[in-house]
Amino acid sequence: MTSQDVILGILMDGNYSGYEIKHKFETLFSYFYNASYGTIYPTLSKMEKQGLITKESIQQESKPNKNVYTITEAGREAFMHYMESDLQDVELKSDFMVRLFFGEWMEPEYVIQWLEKSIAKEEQQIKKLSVDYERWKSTMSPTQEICITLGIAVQESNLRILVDGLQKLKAPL
Amino acid sequence: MTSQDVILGILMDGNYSGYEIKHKFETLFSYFYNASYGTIYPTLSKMEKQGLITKESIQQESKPNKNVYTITEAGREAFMHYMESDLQDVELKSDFMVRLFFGEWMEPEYVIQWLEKSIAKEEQQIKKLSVDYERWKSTMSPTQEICITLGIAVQESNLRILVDGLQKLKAPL
DNA sequence: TCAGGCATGTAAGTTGTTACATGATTAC
DNA sequence: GTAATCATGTAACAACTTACATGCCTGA
Repeated sequence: MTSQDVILGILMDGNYSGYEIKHKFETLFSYFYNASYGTIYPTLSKMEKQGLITKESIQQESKPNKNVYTITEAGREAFMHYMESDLQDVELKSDFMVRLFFGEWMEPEYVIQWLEKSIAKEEQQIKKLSVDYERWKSTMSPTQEICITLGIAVQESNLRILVDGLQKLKAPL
Repeated sequence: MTSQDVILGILMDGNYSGYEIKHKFETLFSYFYNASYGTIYPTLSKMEKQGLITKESIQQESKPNKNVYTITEAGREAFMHYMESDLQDVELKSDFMVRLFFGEWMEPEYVIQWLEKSIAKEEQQIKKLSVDYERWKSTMSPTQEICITLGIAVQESNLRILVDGLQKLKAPL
């Protein structure tokens, strides 16, 4: 799975600009995928050259013009090819867990601070995902709804585990 | 957080070879970090040149020689510098969640298959982590134990959520 | 007037993976 | 005999991030 596969998927049910794709990454996808503009724009150019998508420049009033991309038949085929390929493992790198693992070298206040920050982050993410869910619920496919509710459930359980962990850490102090 | 930071952390409480470091990544670290030999060996060379670690060649009977690395004072400083830097966000890319999000374009059997595979993977990971935990428990620092128990708790709750999700998906069939 | 949203793009650099190359030993 | 474990390393390539560059419009 590369950014190209995800972009193809997004263009499967509508035409979007690079800016709008980035917005999707930051809201609905935030829990399981992300890519920067430095990936999105060059990838869109490459995909256009390969004939997977076509570009249309849209004039807007009181806003900059935008390039809206439409998936082609070749693009749909490439997307289906990805969807039929073998499922890849999750890629996860958690700075928090790495630091916790090496926590013995630091004062306990550091460890507590890392936990508190992770908890705050998780709470913020849950709020954001819930708001996004309410906002787009009506236009989402059943699997998209499952995806978001799964994401919220995972984050809520992560939060509970972190809060428990923090309490246990603070107990002996 | 780069592989260098994690390798420094590993060398903080003992001397290890590249092969042994990879082994740690595949067992205790498997839930929150990983790196290939193609990263580990060049990184160790680079770190030696920078004076963060020193190399010692160990002769072994009926096994190939190994290069065991020891952290230097400069290495310890670099490690502490990392530990005192700002906490970075989790990096997560889930092929499973991406596919689930786009599941509307596939036959339901595919979605069910992805869920089943993810469940199997999760179960296998929990088993592996539990075995590793039992095996190294006695030599682990308190924060290392917290780290592993947190990891197991997160994976067990993820598993429950996936199993629930699968049942709900199968229900209308 | 100034921050934030809208909008696109490039260049340099970082980081990492995969595949290749090698080879002895051990347990089944 | 054959698969797994132990052990190190490189080269080619892939993928992505960060920082830079630009500029208009809107609302507080």
